[in-house]
Amino acid sequence: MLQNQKSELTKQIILDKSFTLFYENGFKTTSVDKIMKATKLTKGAFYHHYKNKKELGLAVISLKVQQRVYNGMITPLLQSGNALQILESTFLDRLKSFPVYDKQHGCPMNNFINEVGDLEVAYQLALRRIIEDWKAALIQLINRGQQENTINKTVPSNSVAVYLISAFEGIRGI
Amino acid sequence: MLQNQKSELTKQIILDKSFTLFYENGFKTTSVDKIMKATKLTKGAFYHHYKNKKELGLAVISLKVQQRVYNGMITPLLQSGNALQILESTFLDRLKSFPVYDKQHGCPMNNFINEVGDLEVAYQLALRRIIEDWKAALIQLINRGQQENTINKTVPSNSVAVYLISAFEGIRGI
DNA sequence: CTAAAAACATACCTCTTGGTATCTTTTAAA
DNA sequence: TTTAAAAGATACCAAGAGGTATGTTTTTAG
Repeated sequence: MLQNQKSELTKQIILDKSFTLFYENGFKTTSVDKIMKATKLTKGAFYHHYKNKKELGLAVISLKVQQRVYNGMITPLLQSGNALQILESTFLDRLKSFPVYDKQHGCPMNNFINEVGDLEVAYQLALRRIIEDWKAALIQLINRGQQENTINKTVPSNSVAVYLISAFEGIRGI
Repeated sequence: MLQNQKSELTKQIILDKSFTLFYENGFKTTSVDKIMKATKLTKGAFYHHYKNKKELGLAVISLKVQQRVYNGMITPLLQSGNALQILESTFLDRLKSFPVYDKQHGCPMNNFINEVGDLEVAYQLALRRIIEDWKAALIQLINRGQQENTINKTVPSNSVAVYLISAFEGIRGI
């Protein structure tokens, strides 16, 4: 197997397993040992590809968590069509789409925020960026709807965006 | 000092410090050593009063966290007066009352749910009970408002209660 | 005043943690 | 085919975790 292919593959395997274990058991309680046991590889492999656990955490956030939010909640907002309908269906479809597994474990992003968000500045920034992107997409859609007269022009798009995100995450959490 | 007074006092000191440290740094990352260092007492004192860390966690939830939710969000609902106004002011007053400290660290109950909620059944139950009490108080108030014609009779009180809790916790978290 | 029990302190044990050092194997380049 | 570098495995370490055993001090009861 090609070296860089192999390298990319194992990095991906570590990343995927990490995301799953972080999601199921939390970041702090998931040790590097546990992750590597799950990948059938060893610690040597891990520390060859990642500098430390913190770097892995950041990689999981920016490569796995971010993707999830984009796929589920941001990209769908960018469709053309009735803005209000898109807004509604995006949120409802997402909530309806969660299997039991996801309902039990809450929102990966929110879990990260609650667990490591106020511990390391680097995590804060990475997570904040995701929310900012989400918020920006929501504001853009609301503004579009207001211009096209499908959304009430008096509502403050910024506040609504923040509220929608908060409420969604709350529902996911509770 | 009287023995049972002394005993109660140190138990309270441990409880208070634990709550603060759990709130600021999380349950898992706060070790018994750290707690006892903060109380200026020793491990021997801790394990004299508490069986183990799990028992402490349960005590913090049922004696500190629960009290907080009751004082801030449940008891205010039981006042007499316009139901809708009570509902509105309870939520708004609470959100406005939080100092920076509380905004930074989120909701203690929600933090517990996210961190240890799906780990130990005992925690699940203790936390679920708080939410159930909160929900019941909300439903009761909404029902009263509907009977007194201050709240729209067509809204489903149960769903609204769940939604209010979810949204509130989401806003607290984000 | 004395003896037992409760409150608290000290020392230690085992297990897990993140991380390092070093060794072997695999791949790439000459 | 040799050699260097990358990938991965093995062994280890110091620090911190929860918890126990046993000591000392303080309070209570007789």
